[in-house]
Amino acid sequence: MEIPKTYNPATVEDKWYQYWLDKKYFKSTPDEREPYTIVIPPPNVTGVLHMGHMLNNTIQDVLIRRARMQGKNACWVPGTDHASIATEAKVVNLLKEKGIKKTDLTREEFLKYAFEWKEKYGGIILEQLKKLGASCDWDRTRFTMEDDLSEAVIDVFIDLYNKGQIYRGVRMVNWDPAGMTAVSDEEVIHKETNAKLYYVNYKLVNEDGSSVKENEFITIATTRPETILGDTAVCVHPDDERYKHLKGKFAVIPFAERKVPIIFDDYIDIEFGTGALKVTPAHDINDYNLGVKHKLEVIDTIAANGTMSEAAGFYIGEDRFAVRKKIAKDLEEAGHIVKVEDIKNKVGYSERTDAVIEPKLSMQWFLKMDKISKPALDAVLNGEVKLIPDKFVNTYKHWMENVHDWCISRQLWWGQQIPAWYDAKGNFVVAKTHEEALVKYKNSYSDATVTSLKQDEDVVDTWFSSWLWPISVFDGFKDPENADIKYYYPTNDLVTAPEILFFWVARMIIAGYEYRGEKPFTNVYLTGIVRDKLGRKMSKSLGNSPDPLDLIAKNGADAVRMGMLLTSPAGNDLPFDESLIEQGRNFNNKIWNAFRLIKGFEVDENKTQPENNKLACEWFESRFNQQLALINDLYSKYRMSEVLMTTYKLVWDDFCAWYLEMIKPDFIDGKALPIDLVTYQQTITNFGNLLKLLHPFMPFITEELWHLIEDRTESNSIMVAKWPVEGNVDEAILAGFTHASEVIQQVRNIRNQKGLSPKEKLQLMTKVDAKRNQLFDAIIKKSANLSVIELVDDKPQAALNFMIGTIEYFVPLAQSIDITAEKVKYAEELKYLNGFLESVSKKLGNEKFVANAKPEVIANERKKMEDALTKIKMIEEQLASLVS
RNA sequence: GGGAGAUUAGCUCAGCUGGUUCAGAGCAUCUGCCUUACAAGCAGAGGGUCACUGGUUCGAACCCAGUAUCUCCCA
Repeated sequence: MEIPKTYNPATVEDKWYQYWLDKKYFKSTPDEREPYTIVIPPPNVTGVLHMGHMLNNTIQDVLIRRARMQGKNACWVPGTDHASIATEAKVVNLLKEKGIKKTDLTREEFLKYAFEWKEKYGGIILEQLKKLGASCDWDRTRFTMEDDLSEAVIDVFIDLYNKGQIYRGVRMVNWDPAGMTAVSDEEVIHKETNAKLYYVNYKLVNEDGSSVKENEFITIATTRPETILGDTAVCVHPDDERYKHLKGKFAVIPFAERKVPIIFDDYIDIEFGTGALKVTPAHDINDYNLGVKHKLEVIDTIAANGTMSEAAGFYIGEDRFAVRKKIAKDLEEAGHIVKVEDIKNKVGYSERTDAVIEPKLSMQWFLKMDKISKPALDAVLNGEVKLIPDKFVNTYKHWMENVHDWCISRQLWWGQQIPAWYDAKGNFVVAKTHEEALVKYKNSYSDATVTSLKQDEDVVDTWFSSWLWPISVFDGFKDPENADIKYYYPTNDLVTAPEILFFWVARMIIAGYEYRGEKPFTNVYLTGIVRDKLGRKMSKSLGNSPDPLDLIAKNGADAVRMGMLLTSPAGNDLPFDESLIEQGRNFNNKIWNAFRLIKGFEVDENKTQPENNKLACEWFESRFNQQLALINDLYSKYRMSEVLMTTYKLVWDDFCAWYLEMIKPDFIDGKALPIDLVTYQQTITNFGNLLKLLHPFMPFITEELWHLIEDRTESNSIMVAKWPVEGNVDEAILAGFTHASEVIQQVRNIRNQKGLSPKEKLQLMTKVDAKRNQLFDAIIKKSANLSVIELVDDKPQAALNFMIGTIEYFVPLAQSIDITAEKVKYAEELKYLNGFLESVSKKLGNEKFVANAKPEVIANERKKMEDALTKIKMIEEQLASLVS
């Protein structure tokens, strides 16, 4: 049967994936072997595969497949998280299309819709991972909102609350007055807008309210005059000479006639406006922080729907933007306005309603981070948990040393509802169920009249469930002593993006030490971000990301995997280009054709192995072992793209370009001669070993060829084959080959320059007394197509020459020698060598160098000098002979 | 504003504790080839003031200082 010239991935990939599933090769259960475990960074359950996932999961699959081949009990746990904000937004939009408003639903009704939606569309991404070849143990698939995992989240909340680590506090949130909900920072779009900067005079008074001086004012600048009624201080820079005399003085808020202190803080930008800032802690995050620092009063003057609140005292019930115009006019009339400037500033808009975001204070739940994060900081600093690349250790340290308390509540329904229960007065207890809450409540407040409590409306942050992931996927909370958690935990490697080093990784380490007394993983491999050619992050909204499944359909998963990993060292962004995948596809084809060649060999079992085939086999064995050692070392350093490149070159250059060419039988009368059995079998073995090295990167084609190259039993899969063992490296053979390949290249170069056909046999001569390695002469003859390698006493007349090291070679080619050109060439070489000699001599003549440099460095310089002298002598002779 | 990192060939990156014949790889480029596995290929070649300016050193892509540009994180 004719084997097609190109490899067609489409026909093989699904077949082998199903085969692996059927054979349960992905499955892991605890046994006596060493475990190797990875938990997947759970993608958003409603998400679809994007290029970042491809990169991330390919790396995980490479690691897990290699570990499996190394005989470890490899376990890759898949799953998804519930992504509360993203998913809730999607569900809300979907309901809107059906004409249903979230506010019309009860929590239970809403969650029912959400779960229906999750059942229908959720987990698509896991199916997509299968197309990529991901060898996850699918029986272990988990979801952060399934019952057991949710229970763990609630238990941890209660536990931390009881330990005094969780508290309620006020925090500034991005409030969407149109949507009547808080939104995350990611959902706020900042736009540059035209605004007015109002300069407003506030009267200055002493503490007792008496005037400082007749009509003395301080002028503040603001873009939001409607918030004046909520001002509780005026702030200036401590170094600002204009205001130094105001220490201990007060300003009076117009209309409200409230007396507020003048405070001093170097937060202030002296250059902006008048250098005096009105401070409104309720309506600006920076002002809020100033307020906390200086213990200022907080007056919330804007209601949830964006109108002025009772607390404002004026304009009550009117919209904030209408009030802005109104108050400006009123201030003007009252003589408070000094001037009005046009400026540009950035204003946040809600992604969902396009309303201007109102910073708003609200009650939130927090986790104290100072103490609980300490072991996680130490673990990374002392190397117990390694970050790869280690440049992230600094960033991690900086963050962990300046860690803020974690706001864990979200004003959403999709997620684990906070287990806090309130009475009508706002007293609360934290408990798992309503019954428990009532018991606790009665103990705490001894109020027997209360018979029902209301549970907190909010849910916890999604990260508050995913930080437990490495423990909860093994049911380490439900059953802390179960066989899985004891066997698989701590896991080995975590592969994720640097963007979530703090959101997720640091917190998992924290949870690991808090709940298992142990790290959750040993190595954290931080991938880069996949960008487009213009350097932009690939995203759905930009539409600049190719659909990974299209890429797979077009080029095959192996080619895509290889393309992703080719130029992607840890921590470096990956500027993605489809040509990378093309390279992967070409490589697949190269391997496929190597297989075609080998498969086409006719074997003669009676033929004895020729010497040069034996040598070729010996050389390849050494070369393979040498590169295998390098590959293993690169793996240990997580230098994945270098592993791939090393393997790529081993296959393409060493195996295909050199080894196969060495052993490829000659053609006589249009027919290929048969190959001897020993070489054939060794070639099959070599090919199989290369397939093994390739398998983690290219699982499909390697499995296909594993079965095509040899007859194998049905259960003999490369997926579970043993990773090759490092063997002997014969340095002499490697050196002999290096020399030979250089000779061959030079001869080919001469052919190219002189326009000689590769079919035309040439003679090669070298001096009889040259101390050259002759081991590969037969191979040189074959690969350079020589009639003879002749040893001569003197250099031949009219020959082209070249040097490998200090050994001279000649190719007699009287008719095509251009004497003038040769002379120029030699003169140039001589010039360089003399210069080189001079610099080496100077070095060796330098007493300080001889005194300070290491002996081997000096010896090497001496060798360089000697070699240069030898070469100069040879070239001079050559030049002399040209004259004649 | 604070912090971290980067800058080496057209592109993407290696270059370990400063010292191996004037810095390596892959891709791209150029030249010649449809040579009986592969034109998704073969053979060969060209291409770099290691961002800039100083300093340390016998010796600097590598160490130090400054400058410029870029990226990321936090506020």
